Amino acid sequence: MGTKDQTNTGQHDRVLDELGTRITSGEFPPGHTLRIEQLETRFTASRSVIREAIRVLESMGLVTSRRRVGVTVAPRTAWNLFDPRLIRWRLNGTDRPALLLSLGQLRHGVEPAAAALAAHHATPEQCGTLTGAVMQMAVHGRSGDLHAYLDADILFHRTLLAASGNEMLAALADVVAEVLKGRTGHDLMPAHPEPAAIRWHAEVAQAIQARDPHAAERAMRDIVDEATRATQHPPA
Amino acid sequence: MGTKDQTNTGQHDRVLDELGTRITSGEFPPGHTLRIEQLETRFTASRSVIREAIRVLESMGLVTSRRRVGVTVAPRTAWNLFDPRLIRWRLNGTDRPALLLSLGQLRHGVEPAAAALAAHHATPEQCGTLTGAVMQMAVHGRSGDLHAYLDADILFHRTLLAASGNEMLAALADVVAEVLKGRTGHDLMPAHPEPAAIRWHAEVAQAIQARDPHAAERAMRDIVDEATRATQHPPA
DNA sequence: CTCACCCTAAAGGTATGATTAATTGGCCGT
DNA sequence: ACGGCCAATTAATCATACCTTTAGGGTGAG
Repeated sequence: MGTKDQTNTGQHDRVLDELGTRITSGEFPPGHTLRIEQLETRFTASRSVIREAIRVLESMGLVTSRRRVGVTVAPRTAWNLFDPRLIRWRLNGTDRPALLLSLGQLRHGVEPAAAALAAHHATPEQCGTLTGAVMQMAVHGRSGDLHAYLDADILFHRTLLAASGNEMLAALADVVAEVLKGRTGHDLMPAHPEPAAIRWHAEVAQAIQARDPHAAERAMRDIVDEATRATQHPPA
Repeated sequence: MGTKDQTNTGQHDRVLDELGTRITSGEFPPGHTLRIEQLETRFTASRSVIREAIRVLESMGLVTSRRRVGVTVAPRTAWNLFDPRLIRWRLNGTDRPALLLSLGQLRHGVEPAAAALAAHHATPEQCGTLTGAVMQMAVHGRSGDLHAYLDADILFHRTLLAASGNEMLAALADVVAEVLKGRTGHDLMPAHPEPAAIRWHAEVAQAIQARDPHAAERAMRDIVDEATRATQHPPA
């Protein structure tokens, strides 16, 4: 004891965030080994707290813990890159551009497939949400309100992934949302969004309502490809 | 040695596996709350062990822990479905068919895209590994050694995903491997694998070596579609 | 009768002592 | 002189005692 905590609840989360950030940023490179006693003093926390954080990092594949050796930072190939916490740490770090490219290519594969499935499984409510989101995008795209545009864009993609009826695809909604947010937040968007993008969104919504999987898939592919292209070649 | 060592020396992993299985199987349904003291006696383990397991489950989104109330099982929408451990638990549970369908649809989107990227980025070593894996599949497919066939199949897909040059796609290798293992381990494979599957694998390897993204993508799509179809209509 | 405040105990969170396993280095046998 | 085996050391792992928070009921004033 002795040290007064400035944060009442969340010793564990504090240490976990700190460690995760240090590791993903490269301050603790793969192969480097840490001793838990050293971490106790570094973060002024007890072994329980450190150990629980280490256990979580281990479950993410970030580190491996071996007796008599210490906690070793694992090679990047062992990392569980789909963990939302890990994605957040990396989006705040230096390899943000590379990560956005990787996520764009992932979307290229996933979202058209989800659109095709949604053409089969979407409920009337979901169709309504999709068309509503497109209208919001059109309105705020013309007025230049990028924040409202972003919200509608996120709603559109989240609804579409949920409408696929596939829980794994639906689970990717948070990842896609992070990508969209990252694009707007780092000035990778023009002052007025590409009119073609809005048109493609409308095409997807229409195709899904018309139960046309092929058209939905193709239009969605156009959306994602344009988005990835725009991310790689910023307008500014 | 087919499956990864699950019997690692450690109380922690045992408790984690037990709890994860119970939760995913529905024995502890969402909304149900557990007390740590109760779990201590149930698993004859100490508080630290239980707590560390709980912390890992919490990081997977399976449970939330609140003071004075206990550990509450989270709704399924909060679960981090891409965690390999969670996938393994669910593949051993009752909703295995539905999960295999979801994963098949995911592969349908992801693996063809990875094949197309691999046609651009694959190194000569990776091309060699791919063709080698195909040869192993042909040999063991004819001899009926399903275990060796499985290893070669996993190696093929893992190498292809790595060759895409995209870390997110490469990270899905464990997921795909779990699907393939699950298929063989639960007698969803015929005694001799589909000859067409082996031919398509060979086509993918050839197309990648020839730097033909479109052909690679199409052949890979054939592979995944056949695999999903086969898992939905078991031969037995 | 209702509401607000406080007070208690129940349960998770934290800190530290005890245990076990694995690496290192020295010693003995060949 | 070289290689394998044993023990001493070290750091993770396990166990337990203590602290902090908060749900939920009880009490008193309005």
